Order: sequence, then structure tokens, then C-alpha cells
Amino acid sequence: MGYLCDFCGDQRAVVYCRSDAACLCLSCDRNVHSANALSRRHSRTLVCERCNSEPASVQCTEESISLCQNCDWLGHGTASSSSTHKRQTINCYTGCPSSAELSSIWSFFSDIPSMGEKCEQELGLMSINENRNNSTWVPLESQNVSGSPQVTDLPSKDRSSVGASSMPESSSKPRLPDQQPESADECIPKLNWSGKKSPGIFEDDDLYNDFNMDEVDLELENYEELFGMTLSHSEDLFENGGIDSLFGTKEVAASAGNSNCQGAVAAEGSSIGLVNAVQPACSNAASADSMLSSKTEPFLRITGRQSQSNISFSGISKDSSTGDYQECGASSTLPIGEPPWYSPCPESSLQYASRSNAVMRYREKKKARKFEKSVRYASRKARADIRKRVKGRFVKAGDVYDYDPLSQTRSY
DNA sequence: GATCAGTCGCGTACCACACGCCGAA
DNA sequence: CGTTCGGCGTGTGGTACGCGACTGA
Repeated sequence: MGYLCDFCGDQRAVVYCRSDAACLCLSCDRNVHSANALSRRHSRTLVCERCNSEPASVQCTEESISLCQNCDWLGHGTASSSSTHKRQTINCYTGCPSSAELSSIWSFFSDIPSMGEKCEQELGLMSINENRNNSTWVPLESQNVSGSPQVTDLPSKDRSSVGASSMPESSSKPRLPDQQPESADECIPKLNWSGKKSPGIFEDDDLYNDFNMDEVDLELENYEELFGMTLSHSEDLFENGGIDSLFGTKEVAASAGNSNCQGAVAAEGSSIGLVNAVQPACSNAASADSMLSSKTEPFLRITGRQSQSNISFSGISKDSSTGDYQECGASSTLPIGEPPWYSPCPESSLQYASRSNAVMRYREKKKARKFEKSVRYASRKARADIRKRVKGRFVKAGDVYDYDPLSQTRSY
């Protein structure tokens, strides 16, 4: 039994919605995402059956288990025999596809009894008839580097698909279930995508507009993670030496997260990576946000050592399941299974353990984060809740008030 | 391109007072 | 050392206001 649905808390969570950052059962997934046109645009995928907290990116056909990139990397990335397991890419979908439709895009879907059968029954109770027109699924082309849904090897560092989440010019378009890739090349991410908007590509494309809508959520999250991490969480990465592989120096990372950053963030000649960061001016977070949402300009580009890394913070965020890595401030352009703190010396088991520790520490810290206001003293809150006010200000007991939280009436 | 007015969103100050904290007895 | 007392600072929520960003003329 996996984790329970974040919505109903009853059924087993099956799909992961990044826009909502929630794990949902299929029933709630359809209920929630059939609410309106915007929610239907949320891109979802299966939830990792190992960590139960991250969107799955591949399905291990040998183990019949869906895995996020991290779990996939941990489980298959070593020199163990499992590294030869065949894995099938798990595509994202939007809209409210039926279980049968999900089975059509995920051939293994019916192989998961707790998913297919049970939820099929639940889905049958719902009356959503907009599946045909509004359901799309997006190939995680970053995982489809070979143009084949079958993945047998973890991406190597040398794999130039690091630009995967950079917008491949045409392959990024959501594809209807019965659509086939126009060519094998379509699935190959374009390297060093410049971020320039190609005229005509995105125009008059409702499907793609839908996809863009979903990107907004992702980009917001990326923004939070990117700048939040560089300010507060970078310490963790620094401690583990991981951020060095991203920014090279602390100063670079700090300046990248500076809300008052003006002009380019650039640094070169770092100990590990050569950073060519180009970032448009941003005077505040809002600007940074809009900047990240921009589809016309790349805002950060990091060229790694030699040919191993070429990380592009393009502002174009594909709904790839690089999840945790993105959240660590790394672009989704990172190759599959390669955390941002990817060591240039993967042969070292010690460093591998260090990376694992880094991942664990980051996740723990991430979970500990709470952005909502916390009430330290419930008794004071209870008093404030019933205290009378005038224009929002507390008034002396007995004075004339215009707002009474208890009666919700005005005294005059 | 520069300027101005209007709009929007976000952050913060303000209020009273019960309560937590801390030093003194 | 443990308990009690008194004083002081803190925190609580809804609203108004200021400021910066954005947009259109």
C-alpha cells in the first residue's frame, strides 16, 4: 500500500500533479482536474512507487514499478545487475483521460492492478465527457533521447541531452494519443536551444497554449526553488559541494539569488564549472518571476567542464520529471538521473554516498520548510479572533467598534 | 523613446491586551 | 534550590496605506 491520496486521503495515490504538488488517486485526479479549463491543463504523471513523493519518469519493466529519476538513478545507476533493467518512459498527460486512455499511453498501466482496475471502477462513476478534446500527454522527450520509449541505460554525463528541457522546437508540442512522432528526430532534444522564439511555431496552437499554461506553474515553482534555494538552501548544497558543480563559487550563486540583481550574473574560471551566466536585469522577485516565465530569452546558461555539462536555465520549463533536481536549483535540462551535484567522479562510492546524503538532507530540509504563517500561541490567536476591531485595528474593550468577529456585525 | 496618469499587487504599520518570559525577592 | 511575584515585551488578525511595477495613452 502506497501513500494515500492527498485529496481524499483514502485511496492510494497514483498520479502526481506538479502544478498542485499533490499525489492523487485517479478518482480525485479527475475530479480535481475536471473542475475547470485551467486545472485540466495541469500536467500529471505517475507517482514514484518507491519514494511516493516524486513524479515518476520511467517504468521499470523488470520490476513493474514506476520510478522517479532519483529512485531510478539510485536503483539502476549503480553497477548492479539492476542497471540493465529495461525501463519505459512515462509520459505526462493533461486533461481527464479515462483509464483506458491512460492504458493506451502507458502500456504498463493495466499491469498495475491497484491502479488500473480499482480506479477504472471509480472512474466509471464519474461523468466527464471532455476527455477527447482536452486530454493530451506530453512525452518527456528528455527521457526519450533515443527516440524510443525503451530506455536501457541511464544517461551518461556525456549525453548531450542536458538541454532536454530546453524547448525542442517542435517536439515539445503535446501530442494526441493517436499521434505518432513525426520523426525520430522529433524526440531528440535540441542542444543549446537559444530560447529564441521561432516564428510560427507557437502560434495558433491551442494544444501548445495549454501546455504553456501548465508551464507557468512549473516555472513559478522553479523560481521559488531556484531563488529560494540559492539563498537558503544553497548552504546545504555548499556543504556537500554540490552547488559547486552548478555555480562554481558561492558568490555566483548568491548573486544569482540576489533580488536586486542587475544585469548579468557571470563568473568564469570556477574550480569545477565554467559559468557563463547571462541573466536579464531583475529588480525584484516579480521581475524575476516574469523573467522566468519568459519564453523568449534564456536567462541563465551554465557551461560545464569540458563537454560533460551544458546546463541551460532557459526559462522554458518542460514538464519533465526532473523534479527533485529542478527543485535543487538545477535546470530541468539536466540529464536524466543526474542530480545537480553529480560528481565528475561517479566511480567513487564515497561520493555516491555523499550524494545520497545530500539528496536526503535536501529533502528533509525541504519538507521542514513551511511557508504558511505559523501561530506560536494558539491562545493569542483565539483572543485575536474574537477581539473587536475598528478598521482592522484592535479597540479597547467597551469602545465603539465597527467589526465584531463573533457577530460579524457593525456597531453603527 | 520619454512622460504621465491610472491600476494593481504586495508588504507593512497599526491597534489592544492576554500571555510568556525573566529577573528579583 | 525551588517558588512566587511583578514588570516588560511579544504576538495575534483585519484593514488602511504606501510603494513599486506595470500598462495604456
